[in-house]
Amino acid sequence: MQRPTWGADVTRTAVLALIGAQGPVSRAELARSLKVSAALVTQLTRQLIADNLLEELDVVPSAGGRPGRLLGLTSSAGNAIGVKVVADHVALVEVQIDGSVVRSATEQFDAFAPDALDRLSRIVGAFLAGSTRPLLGVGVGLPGNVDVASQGVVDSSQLRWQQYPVGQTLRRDHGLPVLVENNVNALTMAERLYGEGRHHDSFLVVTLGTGIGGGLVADGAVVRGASGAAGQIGHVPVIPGGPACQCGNAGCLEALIGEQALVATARERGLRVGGGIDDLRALADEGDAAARAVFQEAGELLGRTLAGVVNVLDPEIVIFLGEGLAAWRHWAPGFEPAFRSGLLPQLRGIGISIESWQDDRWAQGAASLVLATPFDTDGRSGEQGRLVRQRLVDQSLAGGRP
Amino acid sequence: MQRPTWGADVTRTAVLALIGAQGPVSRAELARSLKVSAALVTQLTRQLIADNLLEELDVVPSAGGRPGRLLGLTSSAGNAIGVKVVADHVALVEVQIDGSVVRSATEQFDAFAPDALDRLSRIVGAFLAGSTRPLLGVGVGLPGNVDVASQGVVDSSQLRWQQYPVGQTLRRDHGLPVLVENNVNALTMAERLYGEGRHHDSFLVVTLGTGIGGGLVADGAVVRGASGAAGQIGHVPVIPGGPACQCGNAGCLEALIGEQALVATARERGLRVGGGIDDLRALADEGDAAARAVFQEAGELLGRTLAGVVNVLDPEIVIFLGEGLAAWRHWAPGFEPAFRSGLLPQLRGIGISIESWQDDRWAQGAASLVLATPFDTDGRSGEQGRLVRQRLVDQSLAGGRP
DNA sequence: ACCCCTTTGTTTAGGTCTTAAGGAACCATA
DNA sequence: TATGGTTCCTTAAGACCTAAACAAAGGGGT
Repeated sequence: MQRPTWGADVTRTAVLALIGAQGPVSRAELARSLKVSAALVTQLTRQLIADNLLEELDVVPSAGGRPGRLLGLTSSAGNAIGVKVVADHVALVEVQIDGSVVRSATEQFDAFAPDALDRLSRIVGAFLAGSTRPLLGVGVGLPGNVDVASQGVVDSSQLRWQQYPVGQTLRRDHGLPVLVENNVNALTMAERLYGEGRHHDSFLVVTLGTGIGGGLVADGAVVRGASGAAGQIGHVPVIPGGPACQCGNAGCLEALIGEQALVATARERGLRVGGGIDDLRALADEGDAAARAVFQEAGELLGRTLAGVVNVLDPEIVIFLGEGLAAWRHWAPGFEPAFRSGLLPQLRGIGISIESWQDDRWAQGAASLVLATPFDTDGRSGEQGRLVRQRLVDQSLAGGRP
Repeated sequence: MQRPTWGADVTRTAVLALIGAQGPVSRAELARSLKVSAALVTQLTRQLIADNLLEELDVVPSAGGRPGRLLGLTSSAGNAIGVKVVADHVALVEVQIDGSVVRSATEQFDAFAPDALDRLSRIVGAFLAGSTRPLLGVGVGLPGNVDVASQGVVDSSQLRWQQYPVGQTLRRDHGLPVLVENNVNALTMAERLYGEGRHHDSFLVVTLGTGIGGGLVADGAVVRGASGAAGQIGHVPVIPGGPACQCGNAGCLEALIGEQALVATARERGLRVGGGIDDLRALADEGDAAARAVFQEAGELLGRTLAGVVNVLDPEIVIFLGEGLAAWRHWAPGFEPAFRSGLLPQLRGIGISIESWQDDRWAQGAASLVLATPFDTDGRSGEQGRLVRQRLVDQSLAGGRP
């Protein structure tokens, strides 16, 4: 029952992530930022220093009391690969142990092809070959349901995959630990480790892209739900008997304000949006009132629905992510009033964070599966976690002192 | 970060609760039921036996292997008082350490009176005087926001209380530990400990009564949310610009299918429901089609809204509780299809549990605040928890061997 | 009788985290 | 100079939990 959620042992990874993101930091600062006792930081950093992942650096000028000793990353231990799979392409990144991206690529892909899995494996293999550093493992994020991250058997209606042994195949072909997860869960994990979510113990992640996704963090841990499907904000029923949704139901939020729905609405209203959502955004950018109205109405719907979710979950903050944010300024006029007015009065002050979006973010999320794993000592990520750990130790011993 | 949620240490209490509810049980059975390692059960039961709360009984006939030793409650250690406060009355119960109710009472009350708090205290005092057993403490459940259970400062629009020092007052007057919580959270805790929720690690509690309430349990712990307000299912916005709700917003679920709303709707349709919801239910029971339609439509709305919540949270099961369940068979025809059809296909098999309702259930929930507390050794319930613990130890030492 | 199997329960070692208490290093001011 | 206040960090003790190994107590088949 102790921290039974998916989410590995966030704390040690969070130490590395914080140092990676903010540069060298003192132990005291670490304890404050991570909302963890100073004693624990002492213990963890001792281990990390012993493992050659951290090193003591300068002393900080002192601010009234004893000066702190800065801790910095050695960051020579190994990188991780993140893979994002969607229907028509694959994005890959190589990240350092602190979560920063050092290399990325995008490859065409056809998920519907009969040999999709083999092709995916080849694409991953080619990317792996380009790495100059020792690798800890591969994280894969994709739209769909994953049994358990450590196994990696995938069901995805979006990719038309049924019981695809993604994890097994990649492991076999490349001899690296492989962790597979739903893409939004992976992204939520990354957000918790490296993003705005670092500063909050419970938050809601909303992704605006082709679809509408959501991730939940409560008490510091990613909530997977009973069947690993928590967070499906896009499939909250909004309009009874509304347009059909991919999921098989009708009137889901996603069926109303997903990319396709927006474009369809625009087309109905006589707008020229042959090129899809980008055209619609371009029109709105140019000041086209009808285009703006499409976004604004979508914003209202999103705001009202999200208000309900927030009323139920009472998170500290809501974080928006995704490609769709490029048009956020057109959503906002509809979203803000609808959202605030739907919130319970005492929640009305809740913060929202629109994170700037880089396209490799999804893949970075996948990589964080690997980066979170080495420290999951309870084996919640199973055999694959043990392997990642093994590789990490090997390499920090080998690469540390010559 | 270790089990940071509200919710005390469920495990030890759960041991007592299970034994209380199911009678004597072997250690191995405990471990299985509570999904906890056998080693832990050994440790916990050793402590509980040492504390004179449990005792070893007979041996079970054996089923192929070594026979188990049954553990039973001594249940002489002390009782707890649960108090449920609503606008016009107060319900009180005395429960044993296993959660079973031994005594109950209901008193008239006027929460709007200027001296409401003193009167509440007198009511509690009179009930306390009727107890023949040593008491561990008092738990209070009420509709509204509570800062922290251990402090007990209450804001409640429903009771028109602002910053009422409920905990402090009762403590001062009666010299007992007092824990105060939102009523639905308290009920959810009781459900987790003594109800259907024992068997599930994540579930949703929905209360149907004057209002519509909700409680969340994820990974075994009650989710309070960032500001202690999680679970407000009743205030999910459903119809934009709909009828005004107590909370200040418009079109909330509760404003549409709360008791008052149902009665109002019935009245609009010419039904004679002067006596309120009971009349409406009586009509429906008699077969009045219009009355049934009111319930059925409400069921549809509830079903659709709840489907959204379930899609987002992915709980194992949904548990319904509350006075309103008396009319459930009239809700069900509307609820079931709307609920199932709003669920994501893979969640469609989710279980729902309609728990039979006893009116002292709310108060029992409040009492479970106290019963959960003695084992909250990390002091999450603060000073009051320490006091309850103290009393428990004192009495098990004093009352144990004569 | 004997041996193997199953189930129950305990021990041990270990990991994660916390509070409490105190030592270490620096500042300011009397 | 020394005295106290800060801030940083560590030590020590202990709660909660688990996996693994083992001990204990019964079957049943040969």
